[in-house]
Amino acid sequence: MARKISDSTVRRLSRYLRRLRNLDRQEVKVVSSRELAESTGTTAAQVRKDLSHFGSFGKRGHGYAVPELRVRLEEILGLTRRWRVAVLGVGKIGSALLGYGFFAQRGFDVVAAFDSDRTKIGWELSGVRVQPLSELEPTFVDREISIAIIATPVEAAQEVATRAVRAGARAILNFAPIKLHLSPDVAVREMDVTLELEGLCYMVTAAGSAAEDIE
Amino acid sequence: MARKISDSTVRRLSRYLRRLRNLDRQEVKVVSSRELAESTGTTAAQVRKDLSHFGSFGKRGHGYAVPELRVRLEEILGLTRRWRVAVLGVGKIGSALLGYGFFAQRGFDVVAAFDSDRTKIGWELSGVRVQPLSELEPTFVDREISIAIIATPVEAAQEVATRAVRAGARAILNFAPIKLHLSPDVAVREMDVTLELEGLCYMVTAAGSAAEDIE
DNA sequence: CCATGTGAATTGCTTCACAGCA
DNA sequence: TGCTGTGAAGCAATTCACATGG
Repeated sequence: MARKISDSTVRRLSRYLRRLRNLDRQEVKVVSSRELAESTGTTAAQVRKDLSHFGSFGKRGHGYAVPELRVRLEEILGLTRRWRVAVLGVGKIGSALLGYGFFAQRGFDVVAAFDSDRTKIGWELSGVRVQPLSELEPTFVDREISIAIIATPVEAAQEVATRAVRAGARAILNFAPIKLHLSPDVAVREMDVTLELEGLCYMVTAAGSAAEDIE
Repeated sequence: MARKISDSTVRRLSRYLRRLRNLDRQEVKVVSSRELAESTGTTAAQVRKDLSHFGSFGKRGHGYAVPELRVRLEEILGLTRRWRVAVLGVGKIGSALLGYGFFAQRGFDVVAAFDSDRTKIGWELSGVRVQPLSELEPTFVDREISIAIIATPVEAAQEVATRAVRAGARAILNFAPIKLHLSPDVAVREMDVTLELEGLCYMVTAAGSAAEDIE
């Protein structure tokens, strides 16, 4: 299991899990690689290959047992424990995230929120008190926070990320539109709505000009 | 230029553009592939290869002229026009998006918002009036909306997406945790915070067990 | 008989290394 | 000389096709 698993494989595993949780709730007992592929946007061979990196969980001629595969994927992804998360920056995105009740269901406990704006400090959003950024380091240590969600303006993002990592964060989810420079052993994922919208524009535009080529 | 450009290339182009806009604002005139790579998280060779798919924009021995390259990338990505966008679902995420002032700066005009909740209808958020879902089709046609942002609960996502496409949407940005089934000529991108967090958990967990292997 | 699991074949992406040009 | 542009090489990911076993 020491083999390097690619980012795209991990993304697919997470999608399989999302689907398996639904099937499990509907009490579906068995699923085939073909069905799982169909409902996650990939191919049956890809599903089997992805899973085969971690063992063989299916029954030949039959399919995969939904609850078992679900648990195995949760183990693989590291979701059999709870994770403590802090939100850095309580603007539009930050407060939307604090109000998003699904995190707790999925094993993520938002246990702290920070902002530099004095008027916001002391607010309580969804049971989390907004603290000043000066309290970042002791709070990360005390509450053993391992994931920081960066939702600050872009100017502040690099600094708060660096501080979060120094205070013990092992992973960063970055909503600010900037490439963060951090030690390579810190896991980073970027979420940028504008970037995704631009990707859509390219696809629509390119599809249009490809059509012209045919005429 | 008819060659198929991969999704990861398009993502990188968008990151280059993000950086170029910053450099341009700071009145930096020239940038090398190495500098662009450094500030977007890739390699110099990758930058040059990506750009070479569309022409040759640099001066050998010198670098790329920032304003020119910026404009070329905007043309390539289809950002020299404005795009009309609708937000479907005005919950936490939907209203955060409506309040996000950067869209207009980047060429995206949010011209409509819809919700099924009667108490929300008629609200005005950032100058956009919330309409009932029954008005989706005529509004998409009238206002020539080409991009729909799905921010509904997961149960409603497939239906509103299908309706948006039938009413003329060419692209979908999907915040609901579900794979949408739509005609293959519709561009779709998914944004799922939980999926990204799970990816981070895998990376942190896998890094930990890899370290054990070495001991 | 049916769907998994998996080497082999293929496709596609990234990196290399250097020719070409300001 | 310095950095771009680009074929060729190398590597990684996906798809194929079939042996395997419930």
